[in-house]
Amino acid sequence: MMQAVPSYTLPGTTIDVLKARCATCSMHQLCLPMGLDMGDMDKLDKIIGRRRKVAKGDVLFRIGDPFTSLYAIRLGHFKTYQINAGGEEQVTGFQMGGELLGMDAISTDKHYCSAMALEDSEVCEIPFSSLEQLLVDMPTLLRHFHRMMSQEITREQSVMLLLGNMQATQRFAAFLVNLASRYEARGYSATAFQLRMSREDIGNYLGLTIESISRLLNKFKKLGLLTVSNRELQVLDLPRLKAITAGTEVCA
Amino acid sequence: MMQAVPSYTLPGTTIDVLKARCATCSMHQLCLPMGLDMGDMDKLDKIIGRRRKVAKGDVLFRIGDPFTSLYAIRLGHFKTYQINAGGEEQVTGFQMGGELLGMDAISTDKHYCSAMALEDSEVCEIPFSSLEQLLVDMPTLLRHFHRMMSQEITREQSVMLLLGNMQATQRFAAFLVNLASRYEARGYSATAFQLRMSREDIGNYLGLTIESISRLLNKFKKLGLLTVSNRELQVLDLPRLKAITAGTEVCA
DNA sequence: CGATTGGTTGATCCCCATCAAGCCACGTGG
DNA sequence: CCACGTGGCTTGATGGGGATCAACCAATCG
Repeated sequence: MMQAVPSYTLPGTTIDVLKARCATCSMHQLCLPMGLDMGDMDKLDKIIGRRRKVAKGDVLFRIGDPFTSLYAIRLGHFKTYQINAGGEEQVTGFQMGGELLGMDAISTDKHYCSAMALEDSEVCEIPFSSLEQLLVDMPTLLRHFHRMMSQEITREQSVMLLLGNMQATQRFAAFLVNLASRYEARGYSATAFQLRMSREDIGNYLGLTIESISRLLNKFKKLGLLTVSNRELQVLDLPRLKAITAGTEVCA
Repeated sequence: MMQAVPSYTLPGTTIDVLKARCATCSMHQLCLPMGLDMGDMDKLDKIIGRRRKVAKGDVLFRIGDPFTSLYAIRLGHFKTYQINAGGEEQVTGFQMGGELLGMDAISTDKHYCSAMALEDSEVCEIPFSSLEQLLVDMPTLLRHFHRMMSQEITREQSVMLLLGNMQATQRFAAFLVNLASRYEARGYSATAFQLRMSREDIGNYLGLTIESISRLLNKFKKLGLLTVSNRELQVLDLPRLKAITAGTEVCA
C-alpha cells in the first residue's frame, strides 16, 4: 500500500509533514522557533530533515556517532548518558518536549553521550550545517539558539552543585522540584505527574543507588510530602520540598 | 602625567593596545580567533572592549551581575563557583589561558556563577552584542564560537561523570590528568606544573574535603606517581594516572 | 506455571567526612 | 630578637551516610 504522506503510525518513519510544523507544535514557545515570525518559522520548517518517531528504549544517537543533526523533542522523554571506561552508565540528564538534544557534539563532531527514549517519543531532526546557515539570516534564531546552549551549561552547573555538595535527601528533593517546574513551564500540573524514568536511572543521575531512591520516596511519603504508586507521583507539599532543596529545611 | 596609550603596568586599567592584539596573543590558536584570517582577526580585535588586568583574589564577575560581556583569558588562571542557599561555595571549574568565561550567562542575561582570579591575570572583554553581530559576517568565527560553547557542555558532562560515579582516588587522578592535558595543549609541560588553586578549591571542586586531597597527594607520592612540594607538582607516571582515571588500574 | 524485571525493605559494612591536633611559613608588633 | 597570630596544609582517630548484600514482593510475560 502506497502512501502519499508518510504515516504517523509506522514506527521509525517520518511523520505526517502536514501536521508537524513548528507553528502548530505545542512546544514552539520553548523550542528553537521561540519568538520567530511566521516567515522565519517557515524557513526553519524547511530545513528540518524529518520528524521521527523513536520507540521506548530505542537509542536516538550513541556516543561516538558522527554528529550531523541536533534533535528537538516534540513529544516524549529521553535520557542522556555517558559510558565510563568500566562500561557503566552515568545518566547526565532527562529531557522532555521542547528541549534540544546533541549540543555537546558540536565541539568534536561526534556525539559525546547517548540518548535513549524513555517512552515512545517524537523528535525533529535539525541538520546542523543548515541551521548554521539559517542563523546568519535570522538574528532572533541566533539569539535563541545561544540561549538554549547557555541554558544547557547552567543546567549542568546545577547538577554539579547537586552532586558536589548536597546530601541524598536534598538531591532527591531538588530532582523533584526541577521536574515540577519543568512540567509547569509546559502547562502541565506541577504536582501530579508520572516519573518516566526507572528508579535506577534516577539513582544513577543523582549519584545514589536504587535502594536509596526507594528509601527516600518512602521517607517523603511518611513526611506527607508526596504520594507515589509505581511511577505515578503526586506532590503534596511543594513549598516544603523547595525548602529542603534550598537547605532551609533540614529534614531529619 | 598623560599617557597616549594606556599603561600595561597600572593595575585595573586597560593594557597596551599595541601589544595586546589577537594576532600576537599566544592563545589565538585556542581562543575565539582560531582559524581566522588577518582581516577577520582585526575585526574581532576592534570589538574587544578592553583588555583588563585582574589581580589575584579579585572577582571578575559575580553571580547575579548583569551580563554584557564574555571574557577571554589572555594570561593567568580563574576559578568559577556557585553559591548555594546555605552560602557555601561550589567550585564549578578552573579556567586558564585561551578559555572563555561567562557563557552560562547568555541564557538569562545574568551571571550564573562568579569568577575569581587565582593569580594575577589578564582578560579580554568581549561585548556579547557586538560579538553576535560579528558572527553573522564571519562563519568561521560562528563555528568556533559554537564549538567553544559545546566544549563547555562536554567539560561539565565529564565533571558530572566524575562526581556521579567515581571514587575519591579516581576523581583526583582525573583532575590531575585533565590539568596535564590542558597544559600540554598550551605548549607547557604536561608533567611539571604548579597547582594555582588551594587544596580547599580542589576538594570543593571534586566533592571531597581538604583532608582527603592531602591524603590523596600523599598516597600518590608513596605510589611513586608524583612528587609535590606545596603547590609545585611533578607527575612521574602519567600513564598510570591515566589508567587510574580510566578505572583500568584499581589502585589499592 | 516458572522466569524475569523493577521495586522494596532490612542488616551490615566501608569510604570518606568530621573532629581534633599539630606543623610550617609568613607577617606583625613588641 | 622573640611572641604571637594566621593561613594553608598534614596527620591521626572516630563516626555516619549511604553503598552493598541479601531476601522478598508484585507485575508481566512466555
